[in-house]
Amino acid sequence: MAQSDTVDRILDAAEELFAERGFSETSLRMITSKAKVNLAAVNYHFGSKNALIHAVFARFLTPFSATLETAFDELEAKCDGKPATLNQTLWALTESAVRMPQRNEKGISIFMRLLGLAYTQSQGHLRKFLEQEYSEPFSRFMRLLKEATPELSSVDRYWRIQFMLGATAFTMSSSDALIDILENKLGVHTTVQEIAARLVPFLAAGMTAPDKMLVSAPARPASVA
Amino acid sequence: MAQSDTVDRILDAAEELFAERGFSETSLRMITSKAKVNLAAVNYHFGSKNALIHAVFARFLTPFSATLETAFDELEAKCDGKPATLNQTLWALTESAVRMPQRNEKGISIFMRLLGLAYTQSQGHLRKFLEQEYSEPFSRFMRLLKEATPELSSVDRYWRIQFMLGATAFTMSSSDALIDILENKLGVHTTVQEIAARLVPFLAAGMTAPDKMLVSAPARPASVA
DNA sequence: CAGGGTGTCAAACGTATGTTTCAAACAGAC
DNA sequence: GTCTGTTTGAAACATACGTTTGACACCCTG
Repeated sequence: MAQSDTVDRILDAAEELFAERGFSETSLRMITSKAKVNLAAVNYHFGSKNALIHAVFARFLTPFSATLETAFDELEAKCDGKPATLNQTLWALTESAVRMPQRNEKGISIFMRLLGLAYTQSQGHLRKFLEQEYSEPFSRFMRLLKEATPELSSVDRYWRIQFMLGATAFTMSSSDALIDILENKLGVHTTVQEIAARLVPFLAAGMTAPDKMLVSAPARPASVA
Repeated sequence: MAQSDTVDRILDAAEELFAERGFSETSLRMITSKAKVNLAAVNYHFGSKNALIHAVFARFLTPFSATLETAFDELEAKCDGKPATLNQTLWALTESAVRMPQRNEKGISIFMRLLGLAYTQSQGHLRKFLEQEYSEPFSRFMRLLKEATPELSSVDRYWRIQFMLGATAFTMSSSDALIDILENKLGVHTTVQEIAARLVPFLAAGMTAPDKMLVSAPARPASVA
C-alpha cells in the first residue's frame, strides 16, 4: 500500500509508529523494520531521528497549512471587511483538517494524533521547528479569534484559547481509543467528522461563556505552616 | 527540604523530574543523583522503574482521592436527594485539587502536570494501575456529571466529558509554561487557582451548549480513488 | 566499457539505559 | 559484644539506542 520508494516507506512507517507510540518510545529499528528498509537508511536520507520527525510533520503540515490559508482567505473574502464570527472561524479550521486528502483510511486519525503529540510531547526541537515553519497560519488563526471575540479581555481570551486547544488536542489525539471505548460501551460508532461536529459547539459555547466566575469559595487557606 | 529518608528523597526527586520531563525521558540516574542516593536504591526500595512511577502517583493520588470522596459526600449531603448542579460538581473537584496540602510551592503545578501526563503519556502499565486503584472516585464523578446533565444524551455527554478532560488536563499540565508566556506577553501574573476559576465556567458553558451542530458542510467526499 | 555519483547493506561503534551483584556499613535484639 | 536482618555503596551486567563505517551493487553519463 505504498510507493516502493525508500524515503516514503520510512515516512509512512514512522508516521504510523509515532502516532501510536510517541517519539521517544519509537526506535529507528522499529521504523526501519516496519518499512522493510535498512537501518542506516534513516540517517542516510534524513540525517538524524529528529530530522525524520520534522520530515514526518512537514509532509502533512505543509499541505494542511496551505489548505488553511485558502480557507481563511475565503472566509475573509466572504465577510468582506466585517470580522468573521467565532463559529465561522472554528469551522474553517475544522473543515480544513477534516477534508485534507488522506493517504489511507487511518490518515485522519494519524493526522490528529500527531498534532496532539506535537503539543503534549513537545520535544524542544519539535516545538522550535513547528514555530518557525508554521507560525503564520497559527497567528492568523489567533487574529481571527481575537476579532471574533472582541468582548473578551486579552487575558480571558488567552486562557480560553488554551482551553480550546486542550480540548481539541487531547480528544483528537486519542480519538481512535475514545471511539473504541464508546463503541464498546454504547454500541455507537463515531467518525472523526462527527467528533468535530460536537466539538465546535462545545468550544464556541465555552469561548463565549459568561464572565469569569466569582471565586465563591475561599482561596487556599494561607499556608498553615 | 525533605526528610533524609531515602525513599522519600527518591520520590521527591522522581516526582519533580517526571513532571518536567516525562517518564521515558527521565532516567534512574537523573533521579538518584538529584536525590543524592545510590542508583541501586530505586530497585531495592521499589523494584523497578515502573513501580517507582506507580509509587509517585500513589503518594499524591491516594490522599487526593480521599479528599475527593469527602467533597462528594458533603456535596451529596448538602443536596440531599436532589442531584447536584454541574457547577457544584465541577467546583467540588476543582476545590479538592486546589486545596490539597502541598509539599512545597511547586506542589500544585507538579500535581497538575502529573495528572496531565497520566492522561497523555499513558504508558499502558500506568493506565492499568490508575484504573484499578482509583476507578471509584472517577466513576463517582462520572455519575455526578450524569445526574447534573440529564438533558444530554449518553453520547453527547460522553464526548463533552472528553472535551472537559482534555481542556483541563492539557491546560493544567502546561500551566507553568502558560503562566510564564502570559506574563511575558501581557505582564499579568496568574495562579493555578485563577486558572481554575476561569476554567470551570468555560467547561460548564461547553457542557450545556445547544445541541450538536448540524453538519452543514458535506462529509468528506466519497473517497475519490 | 570505464567511472563517479547514488543508494543499500551488514556490521560495528560509543553511549545510555534498567537491572543485578556482592561486599561493606548499619541497626536493633538478645 | 555479637549476631541477624536491613540498607547502602561501587561496580558490573546485559541490552537497546542513535549513529557511523566501509564494502558492495546499481545506474547512466562520458
